[in-house]
Amino acid sequence: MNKNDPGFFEQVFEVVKRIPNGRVTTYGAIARYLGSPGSSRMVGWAMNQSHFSHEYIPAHRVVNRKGVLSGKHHFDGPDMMAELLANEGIEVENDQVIDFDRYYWDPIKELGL
DNA sequence: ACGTTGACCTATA
DNA sequence: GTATAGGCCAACG
Repeated sequence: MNKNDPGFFEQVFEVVKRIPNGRVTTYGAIARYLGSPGSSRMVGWAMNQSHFSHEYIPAHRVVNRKGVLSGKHHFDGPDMMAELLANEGIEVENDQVIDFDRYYWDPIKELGL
């Protein structure tokens, strides 16, 4: 219960910060990596707090299972998320990642358990 | 301590 | 294939 107490948020931040450039992952994948496959929604909440975090959290690299930029509206601008992804070479159209399967980065598969 | 919320996911119709 | 409903768990007010 010290100040280093790693809550769900901290764990999510650690994983999100580990996402390579030009790659994207899903909330469920992160939740599953943390051992809570049903806490996919909590990951989204953690992203919400990411704006308050002093660390850089590439939340734009986190999308839903369909590859849709579900949280684009939470960014500074309406299309800020798409711009950031496009800046990393990820093709985004109609608020959806093209070839999402190609850019998909699974923490469990990459980082392992 | 309780009720609501939330950037989701899966299942069923 | 699209639409709707339910579940899920942790943080917030």
